[in-house]
Amino acid sequence: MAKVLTTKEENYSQWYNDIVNKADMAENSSVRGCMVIKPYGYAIWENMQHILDGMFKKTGHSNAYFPLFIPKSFFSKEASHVDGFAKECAVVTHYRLKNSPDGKGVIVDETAKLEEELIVRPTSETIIWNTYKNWIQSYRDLPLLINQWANVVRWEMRTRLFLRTAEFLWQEGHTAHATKEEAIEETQKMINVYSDFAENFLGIPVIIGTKSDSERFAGAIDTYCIEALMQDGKALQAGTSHFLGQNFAKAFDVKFTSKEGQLEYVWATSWGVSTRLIGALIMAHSDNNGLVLPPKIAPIQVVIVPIYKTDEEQIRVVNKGKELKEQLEKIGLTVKLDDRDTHKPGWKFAEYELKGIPVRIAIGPRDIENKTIEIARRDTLEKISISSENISDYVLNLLDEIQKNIFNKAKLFREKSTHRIDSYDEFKVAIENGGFFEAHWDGTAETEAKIKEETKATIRCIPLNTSNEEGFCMVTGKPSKKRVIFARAY
RNA sequence: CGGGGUAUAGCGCAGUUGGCUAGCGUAUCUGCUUUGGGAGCAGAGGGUCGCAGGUUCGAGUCCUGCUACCCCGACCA
Repeated sequence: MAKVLTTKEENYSQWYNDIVNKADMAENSSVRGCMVIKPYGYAIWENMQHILDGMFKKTGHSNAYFPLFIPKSFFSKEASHVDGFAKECAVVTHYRLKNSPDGKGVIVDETAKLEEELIVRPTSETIIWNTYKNWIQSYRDLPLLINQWANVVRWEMRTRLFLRTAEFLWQEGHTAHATKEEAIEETQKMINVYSDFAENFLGIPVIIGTKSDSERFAGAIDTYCIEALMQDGKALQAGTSHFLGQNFAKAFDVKFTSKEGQLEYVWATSWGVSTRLIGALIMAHSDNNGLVLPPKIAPIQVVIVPIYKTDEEQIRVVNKGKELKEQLEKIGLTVKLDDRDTHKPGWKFAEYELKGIPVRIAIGPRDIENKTIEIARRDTLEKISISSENISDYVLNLLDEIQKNIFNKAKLFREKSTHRIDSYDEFKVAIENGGFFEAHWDGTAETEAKIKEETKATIRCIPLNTSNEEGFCMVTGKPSKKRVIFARAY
């Protein structure tokens, strides 16, 4: 087979770029830092949206839409929030263009300056809480459980397709609650939804935890996150859920009258996942033959490739393919029959491997003679010939097995790459090979900064579901209540 | 914003001390043969050589300025 991909071993970043490109998911646009998501990549995003949206609805949330532009003054209302985003905001200053005097194109009309500049949203807390002020008066208005699917802009210095782009797509949930307990419960509920989604649909094992002070979302009291490990040993934050306390309620003066008749500030949460998950999906599972998609997220689950020589064979084989497609669609699968005569079977095999389609079925004249089909699975690249009778159940089981296998493989990799470590000297050496490191930390920002400075590793999270094993900070020797996860991160 | 690099066909690249009609691979189109792992042969189309100046009989090649992109740092979901 002709080599079209850089291998992971040769150059991991190039391998990633090659997959995005060859699987036809996205490309760089002529706008600096902004990508074009191509149909196949967008179809993956649509599947993610569909599944997540169902999960949000099931947990009582409704969708709404808030403006792309946010008045500059809104941003200064919550101090730490400004600090967090000020350095990466796109700002709209004018609202009109005019013809250039030299006749060459258009220029900004300086007379059309905005009274107040507008910020292209890097996230929507401010505009949303400004709006919630009008929506919330009484405890009867709570909880308010809203989600929006939107694009946001963060003016990044260096960008990579899906992982970090100036504009990206995401969903952001923004909820308002009467009590602190209820808001914390919501924050945790949503990080669990994300974890469920990542593990059971994307097949990516994640660690749920909270962020340290320095990694926390600008304006949050607590940031919960799910952290995943990529195949190069680097960590990737796959989703976050924030307990915002009353910070935004106070900044935007959102109060409600409680059952007891008291005027109180509202408690808030926000949570989001982005198109970055597509990057996670690629880096968690794919191999040197291309993308590997878990069946539950794959835009096409089964592809059928007819093989023939003569016109007569073509008709017979394609008809058989159509029959098979209908049969599989009847049990709810998404199936593509590639009956294009413009490409050869070998070309198609390679193509669908690059695109990560979980199951490929080939039917040729020999199969029709023998009443068989050839079935190949993408995760293991195994190919077997089976009877064409009753294949629905076989395919259904196979997809299920592939889904599980992809997850298990990723989980095994993570287990192999997770190390308990107590010596900072050993840590400095071991971090070079990547992976998660469970280590004791004294809880101070200074120690965290020192580690980051010296090793480029950061605290990915303080995991929730682990035992509170006491110990001593690997750097300072001061007491520590539990181990935290260190890694180099995307 | 610092340091380095690149800019020639859709994509990837070559182009010598300045030289005549700017080339190769791949992709595209046509035809024939092919089709169970990215087919072969024959032919065809496709270029303001990043932009603007300059030197020269002559510039893809030399000089000056600009712009864009890539890599490495600081910053980040």
